[in-house]
Amino acid sequence: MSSDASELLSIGQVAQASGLASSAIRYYERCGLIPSPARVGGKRRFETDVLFRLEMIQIGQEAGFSLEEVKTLLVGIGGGRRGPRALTKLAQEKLPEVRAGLERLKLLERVLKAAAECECPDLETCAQAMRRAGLVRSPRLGRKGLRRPGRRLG
Amino acid sequence: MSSDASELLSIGQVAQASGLASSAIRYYERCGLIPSPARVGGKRRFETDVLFRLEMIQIGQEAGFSLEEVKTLLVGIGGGRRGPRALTKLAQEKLPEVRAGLERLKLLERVLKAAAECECPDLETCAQAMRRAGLVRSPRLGRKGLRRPGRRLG
DNA sequence: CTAGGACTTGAAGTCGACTTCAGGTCAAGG
DNA sequence: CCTTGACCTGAAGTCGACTTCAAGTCCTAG
Repeated sequence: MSSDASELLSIGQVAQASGLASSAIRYYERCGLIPSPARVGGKRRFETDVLFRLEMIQIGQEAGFSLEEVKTLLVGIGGGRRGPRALTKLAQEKLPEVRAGLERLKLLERVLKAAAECECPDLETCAQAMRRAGLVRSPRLGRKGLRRPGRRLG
Repeated sequence: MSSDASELLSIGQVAQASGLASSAIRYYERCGLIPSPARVGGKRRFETDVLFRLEMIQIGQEAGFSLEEVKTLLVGIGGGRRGPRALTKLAQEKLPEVRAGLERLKLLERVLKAAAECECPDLETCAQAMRRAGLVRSPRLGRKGLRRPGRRLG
């Protein structure tokens, strides 16, 4: 009565519009990244705002966040009734991480530029040049470096 | 005779210096990301330049490249005898990808900043605001979007 | 000689992010 | 009515990047 069914999207339409596979959308639902939509005759009917959410998921993911991280980012968006302040806070918490990612990529860009222009006869010379340029750290053989134990990327 | 053994590193030392687990280093060797080092009494003895290589692997990986991609980048470095020109070319080919990654992250940064300052009462309003700001694309429901089929980010 | 620690190998296990599969449901069209 | 196509569910499979395990080797110290 209140809202028109023509505003609601099938999973196929959402898949088409977002560029994701339907299986991925169902998976995101299971993981709680998008709210479980209403069913009509057993089939999902999505409100259009799910597309915005999916776009956020894709951006966050391509930027190197895990789905779990993206999820913590998204709980702020329309997740609770507590208004946009929750998102505000989370976004502020995430910004440093994003900026760290940016720094890593900028470093890689500089390294690649250096490599692209490099005239070094061998690897060791090249490494030394990059160390002099501050692009890579010098190896410290004697010290116990900060080991990140559960290092999972990928 | 020619080179001093004190210049060569055990896998433990390499692990320590690089911050990687020995198992990861062996894995990289199996995958061809680092050359298979000489063995002394069955044990690996690495030349110090492997550290530079490992650093490159870590940078590339944290920047979002798969090991396979990092590998294509690294074949240029000290891989062949053909001098640094191979690397030059590869680095130049990779730069656009890195820059695309940078753009994505910058987009995420802008989205997060917008979200952090957002006063929107609900998700749809927020989505509209971001669309107006050009931060996210408008959904095109009727068109067949460019579907990337084998989308694996991991 | 024996024990210890660092290392070796190959095989198997894990984790995230999905995809694929098998078997069933629903609504529309002929 | 029956078929077709889009959709449903739960379970299992896959892929990359490792880690963990089991069983064995090498070198040094006591």
